[in-house]
Amino acid sequence: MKELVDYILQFGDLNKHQIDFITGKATMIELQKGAYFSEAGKIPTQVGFILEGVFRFCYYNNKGEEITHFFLDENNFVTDYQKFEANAVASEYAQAVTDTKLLVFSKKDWDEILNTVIGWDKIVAKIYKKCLIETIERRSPLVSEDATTRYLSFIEKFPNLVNRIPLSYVASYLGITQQSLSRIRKNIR
Amino acid sequence: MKELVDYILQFGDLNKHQIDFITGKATMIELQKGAYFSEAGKIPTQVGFILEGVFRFCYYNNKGEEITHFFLDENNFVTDYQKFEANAVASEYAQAVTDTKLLVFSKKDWDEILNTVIGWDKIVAKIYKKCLIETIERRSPLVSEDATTRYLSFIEKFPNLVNRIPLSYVASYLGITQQSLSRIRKNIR
DNA sequence: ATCGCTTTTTACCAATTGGTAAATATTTTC
DNA sequence: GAAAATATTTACCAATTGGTAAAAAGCGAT
Repeated sequence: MKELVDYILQFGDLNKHQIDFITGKATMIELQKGAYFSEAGKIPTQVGFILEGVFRFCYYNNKGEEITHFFLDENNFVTDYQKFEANAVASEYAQAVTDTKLLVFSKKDWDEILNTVIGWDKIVAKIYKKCLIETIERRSPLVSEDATTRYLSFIEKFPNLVNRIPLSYVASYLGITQQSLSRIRKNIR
Repeated sequence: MKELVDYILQFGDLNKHQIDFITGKATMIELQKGAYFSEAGKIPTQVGFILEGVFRFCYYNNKGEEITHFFLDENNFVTDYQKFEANAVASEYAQAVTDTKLLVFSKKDWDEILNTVIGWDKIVAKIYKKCLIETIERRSPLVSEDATTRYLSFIEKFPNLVNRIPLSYVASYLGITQQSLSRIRKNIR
């Protein structure tokens, strides 16, 4: 629980009562590698805070290829927040890439926190904004660089991820085939 | 002014007094093609609402190449809002790609609106969030598609932009050279 | 240890994209 | 309108990346 509290308090102040109220709503769950936290076509019913493990968001392009949109690791919220907030169907899958442990909030509890804890909406908005900006900053350089540069900046940005996730996911994140990525790895060493 | 008011009211309700207060702070300015609205290394001092014309945000990568990050056209706010909000130096240039006409708010006036008009902060947050999400949705497909597909989806998403902006900007937006884009255009017709 | 399954590597060749340079078209300026 | 500046197209060849297929390596279950 400490991880969650520390994370939240980076974005705003809350008193002990408020913190207890929030953490009282959280449930610890575990998901096995490959399991989906939320799925495209379904309305996300939970927000999760990652304690252990890695998730990826992925979708399918018009050729039917599976594209990894981004990765999330420890101390991040995992959800399509826009869709969760609006009770709308998600367009992407959130899949556990490793065995994972997380704290989850149901939509009902989350709304109750929003209606109870003054300032919670602002904290959530800040967190969400930060996540969006990070996504842009991580994805944008991928457009204008060659594949080797993209891979190098990937392992720079996610040094603790590269050994935990399949090469094929990294390749689809970088927009190349896994064969190309394998070749790039070989050339680097 | 009507364009600005219509745009704002999409995101929340305001009464006539509030609207007058906000529009009273706006100044109309014109920028010539090529002029910068804000520059990397400088603290953005204004927010602008585009009435006419197109802007692009661009930066330089580590090879010194100029990369067009995204385009903005009519009825959008032009600013690095995160940096504007925080009085921090911008990391990108906001450049007029055509002659442009816009309504601008100074930082001082903008803060005054925030402190005066109840609900303005929420409207701004919504607008900003929408812009961030749009940026992600437009940029993400650029990573995993080939150059022709990227160009086709660009002209689909920005049908009214393609004839107004130089090919070289589009090329750097798509992450290819202008020669490649020229060749792609030729193959398409 | 062995089998079956998945992941990663390698190889071959085709297709795409980049680099450089020059030719053509278009726009600006006087 | 002519000259200058800028933007776009074309061409050539090199480098990168993709497609397909097969081999090798890693992993889990029995």
